[in-house]
Amino acid sequence: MARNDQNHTTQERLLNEAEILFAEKGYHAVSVREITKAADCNLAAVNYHFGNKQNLYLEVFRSRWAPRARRLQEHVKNSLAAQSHFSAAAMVKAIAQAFLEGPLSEDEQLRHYQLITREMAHPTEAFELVAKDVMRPAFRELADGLRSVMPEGMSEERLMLNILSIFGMVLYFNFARVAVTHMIGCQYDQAFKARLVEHITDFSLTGLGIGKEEEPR
Amino acid sequence: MARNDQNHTTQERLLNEAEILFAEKGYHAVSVREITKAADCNLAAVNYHFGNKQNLYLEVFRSRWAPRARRLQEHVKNSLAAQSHFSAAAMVKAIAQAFLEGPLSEDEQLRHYQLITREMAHPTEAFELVAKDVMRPAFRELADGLRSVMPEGMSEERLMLNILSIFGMVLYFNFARVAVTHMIGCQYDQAFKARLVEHITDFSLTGLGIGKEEEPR
DNA sequence: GTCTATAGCAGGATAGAC
DNA sequence: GTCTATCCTGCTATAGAC
Repeated sequence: MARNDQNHTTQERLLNEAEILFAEKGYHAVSVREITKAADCNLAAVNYHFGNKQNLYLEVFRSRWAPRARRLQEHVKNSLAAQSHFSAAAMVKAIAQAFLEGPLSEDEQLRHYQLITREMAHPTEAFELVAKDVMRPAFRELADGLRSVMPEGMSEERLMLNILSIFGMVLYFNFARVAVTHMIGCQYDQAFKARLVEHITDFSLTGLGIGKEEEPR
Repeated sequence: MARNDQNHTTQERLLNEAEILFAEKGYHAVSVREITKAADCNLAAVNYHFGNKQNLYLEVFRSRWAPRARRLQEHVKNSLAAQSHFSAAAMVKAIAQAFLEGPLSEDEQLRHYQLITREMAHPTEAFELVAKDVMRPAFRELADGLRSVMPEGMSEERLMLNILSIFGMVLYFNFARVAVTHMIGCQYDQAFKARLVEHITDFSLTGLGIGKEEEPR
C-alpha cells in the first residue's frame, strides 16, 4: 500500500476527497479528474481501486457516511445514558445536540447532511444502502426510546411522525444553512448553534408554546 | 411563434420539460439533448431561445417556480382571510395545508420542492433570484402574521426560528417523501397527506404534547 | 500500485441552410 | 424559428509500460 506525505493510502485519500467533492457539488457535477487531482494521484486510480466512479460514490457512503452516522447514534445513546432521569426533554435535546454540536467537526457536519439530503431528494443505490444498514435501525431505537416516555396509547404512526418531525427540523437547519442565514441573517457560529439546539428542543416539546386554541364556532 | 400540437410554443415546451427534468435529476445530470428531445424540438433551440443551458435553468425559476410560489402564498393569504378568527392554529394549518394539499397538483408539488431543496443545499444564482423576489417577502409576511398572534415580547429571532421550523417540517415531509415512506411505510395518498397536515399543525402548536419537564436536581 | 497514453463517446455550443 | 451538420472540449474507462 503506497502512502503519501500524510501517511494515507491512495484509497483513503480518494475516499476523503471524493466525499468532500460529492457533498459540495453532487455526483454529476464532479469528475473523476477533479477527484484524482484533489487526492494527488493518477486519473486511473479510481478505476483501479473502485472499478468505476459510481462504485467510489457508494464506497463513500459505506466507509465514511455510515460509520459517522453510527458515531452520532452512539453519541445520542451516551448522552442519554449519562442522564439520571430519562425524559422526552432529555431525548430531544440529546438528538438536537448530537446533530448540531455533537462529535462532528463543522466541515464533517456539513458534508454529512449535504450527502444524505441529496440522496433523500433523489435516492440512488446509496440511499438503500444506508437506509437499511444505518437509518432504519437508528430510527427504530429512537422510536423505542420515545415510546417509553410518551403517554400510553399513542399510535405508532404518531410516534414516528413525531420523530420524523424532529429529524426534519434538525436536517433542515443543517442542510439549508445558506437559506436560514439569508432569511434571519445569522452566521452558524457556536453561539447561534447553541440557540438553535435550545429552540429545537423547546419547539419539539411545546411547539409555539401557546397551546392549541379552540376553534371558534 | 411556432406552436406544436398542444398549442405551446417551443419556448414554453422547453421550459416545461426542462423543469421536469431538472427537478427530477438536477442540473448536471440533465443534458440539453435530453431536454430538447423531451420538448420535441431541435438541439439548437435551447441556445436560440435562452442563449445557453444555465440561462434556461434560471428561466425555469423565474417563469415557473416563482409564480407558483406566489400562488402558494396567495393561497395561504386567502385561507386566512376566510377565517372569522385569526389565530396561530389557523395560521399553521393554512401553511401546512397550502403546501401539502394546496393548489398544486401532485407532480407540481414534487417538482417545486425538489428544485428548491437542491438550491438550498447548494445555492446557485437561481437561489439568489427567488430568495430576493419571492421567499424573503413571503417570509416577512408570515413573520408579521405570526407576530400578531404570539405573546408580546417574543424576540424577533425566536419568531423567525418558529416559522423556519414549520417550514423545515413542511419541506422535509415533501422532499424527503421517499425517506419517510421507507421509514414508516406509508404512501403519500390523500388520506396520509391529510394526517400529515394534522400532525404538523398539532406538533407546531404543542410539540410532543406533553409539555416541558422539569430537570431533576 | 502507479503511471502515461489514448480510445471512444457524450457534452455544450455554433454556423449556416432553409 | 427551426433545422442539420459539425466543432471542440471534457468525460469515463481501459491498455499496457514501469
